Amino acid sequence: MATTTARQRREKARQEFDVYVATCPSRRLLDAISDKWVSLVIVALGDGAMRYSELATRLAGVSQKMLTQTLRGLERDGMVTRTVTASVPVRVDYELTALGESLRGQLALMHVWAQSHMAEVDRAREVYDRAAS
Amino acid sequence: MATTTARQRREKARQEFDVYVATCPSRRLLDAISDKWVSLVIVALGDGAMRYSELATRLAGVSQKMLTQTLRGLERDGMVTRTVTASVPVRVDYELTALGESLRGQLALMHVWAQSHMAEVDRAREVYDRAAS
DNA sequence: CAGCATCCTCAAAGATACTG
DNA sequence: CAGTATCTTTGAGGATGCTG
Repeated sequence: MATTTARQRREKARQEFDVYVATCPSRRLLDAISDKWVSLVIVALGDGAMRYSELATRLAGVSQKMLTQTLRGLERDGMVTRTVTASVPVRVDYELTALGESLRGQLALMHVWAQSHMAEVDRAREVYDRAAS
Repeated sequence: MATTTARQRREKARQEFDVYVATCPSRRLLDAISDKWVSLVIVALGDGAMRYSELATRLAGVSQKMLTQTLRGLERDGMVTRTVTASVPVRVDYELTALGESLRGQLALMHVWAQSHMAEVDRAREVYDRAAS
């Protein structure tokens, strides 16, 4: 036996690693904000509470499905509140919580870093791509 | 005529938005670090230069393809240097550049935020999930 | 040892149609 | 207005085999 040893060992390693990764708070933060629309919604809501339709307009190109999915996720994570006004037609407002505001601050920090370093990344890419030709 | 107006308008909006998103430095930073392995490689290399095989061991579960792809991307972006020692067998070392170290600092900031806020996210999720049942 | 080339799978994102 | 339900698509990521 021990035929699939190498493979099994790798699979086990992968599983253990996945567990580690799944519990690591940083990884979970990264997973949370790396969704295509999450950061955009957070930033948009930084200007204040907003209706579903307003968000859909500001995030031009987002599908209803993705917008709803993103908002549900953020609501679940305690980043936004969802307020339904039972008028006709219905009105739903979304607003950042304190936690959401905090995350927005974190995103702002990343923005600062990006502003001052992405140009250097561009330069590196140019050099790299030129050398490849 | 004007049959697909709504659709075309949406498509145009999406394109414009995509352009905006593609040029936004923050978005590009997010895209860069949200790759599954990028942050893990950066953190691992924080302990000093490392060989390809050492990285493969530390990042248990990463496939050769993804590790190579990730390293190439980081090299292209000027985050790591790749040094080939033409011995037999070959030896390849990877090391963070100053830019890479800077990014590592940024990741460390995110780590701090995650450490102090992810517990709150967990609580929010519990409440949300309980209400849903 | 450190990859590259190829094939394949599956999950996430989008399109579309319908509704309280 | 603010969604839900369903179907389809696409491409990132993994498995595998080969090589300088």
